[in-house]
Amino acid sequence: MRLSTKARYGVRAMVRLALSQKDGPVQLSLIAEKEGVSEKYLEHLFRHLKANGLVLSQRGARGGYVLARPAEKITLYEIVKALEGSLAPVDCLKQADLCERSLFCATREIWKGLKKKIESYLKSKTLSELAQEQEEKINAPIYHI
Amino acid sequence: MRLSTKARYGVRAMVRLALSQKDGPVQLSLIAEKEGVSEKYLEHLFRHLKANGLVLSQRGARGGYVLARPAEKITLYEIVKALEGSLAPVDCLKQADLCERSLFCATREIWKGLKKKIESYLKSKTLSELAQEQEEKINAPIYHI
DNA sequence: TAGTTTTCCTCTAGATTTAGTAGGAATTAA
DNA sequence: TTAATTCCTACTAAATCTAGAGGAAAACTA
Ligand code: FES
Ligand code: FES
Repeated sequence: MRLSTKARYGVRAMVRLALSQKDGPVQLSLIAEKEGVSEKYLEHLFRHLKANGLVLSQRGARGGYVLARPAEKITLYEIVKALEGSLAPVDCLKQADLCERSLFCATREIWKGLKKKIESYLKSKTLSELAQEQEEKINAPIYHI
Repeated sequence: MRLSTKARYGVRAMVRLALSQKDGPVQLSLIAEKEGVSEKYLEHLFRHLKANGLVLSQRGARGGYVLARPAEKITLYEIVKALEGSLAPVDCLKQADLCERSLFCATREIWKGLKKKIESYLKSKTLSELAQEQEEKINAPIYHI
């Protein structure tokens, strides 16, 4: 039940992008430095993000990435799905023939319900909410001594 | 975000056990045959199930497994957790130092919320509910021609 | 007691997925 | 033209998953 680091880093990168894009396109090198991830790895993530219509890119000098939509219109669900592929706990949800006797399998209904819960939670969270919370954390951190 | 086959088969095996244990301990060979899983693989699963106090075992001839508690008192959460280890979407929930700057990471709160959603859903489903639904599926199947 | 059944334990191994890295081509701004 | 930056393809090392082999230990049966 674990998310890949793609999703983990990808969401963080999107938050960073939301916070940084006021002055035009953001370079991966900047995000890489701020998040402590290699630029090469970010390239992979942003390929998926772009392919799923979440970011726009500008090549060449002074290029970079910007959000394809306002952050309020981007949900966590879209980001995670773009990076993770699918949120189904079991493959037989999409492809029923992966389990023989799937028509008579009661557990399949459970996994279907679980998938719905996960999706509805992630759909309820927008990137702008997350970006705002992140900003508050930076400005008013709680120090644990 | 996928469950391992351990969890998938394990839950099915527990349902089968709940349905079959009226006449005493159930042998793995029976479950293996009914569920189309190798007996050797089931041994692994039941080791975890037993270690987590979900089943009791009886060795030797006419031995087998029974539920450690009535099926109404066993939740899906317990079964999945026994087999999967943890339901946390990211490791830094348990071990904060896996991510540097985790104190200032807004996404961590999101994953914490997601974990809660997953757990509360699985806690709301008992093995007896599932076993009953499975029985109904067998008795009144819908045939897709 | 001897024989059979069944769980229990350790070890091994192939397959798959994950998490990156390398190297360079294409594009754009200055 | 030069420098910056995304884009593309391929590759690889490591981790994890999914088992399977072989036999020890326990308990029932006769
Ligand atoms: S149909 Fe896939 S687990 Fe039952
Ligand atoms: S603290 Fe682990 S993802 Fe942010």
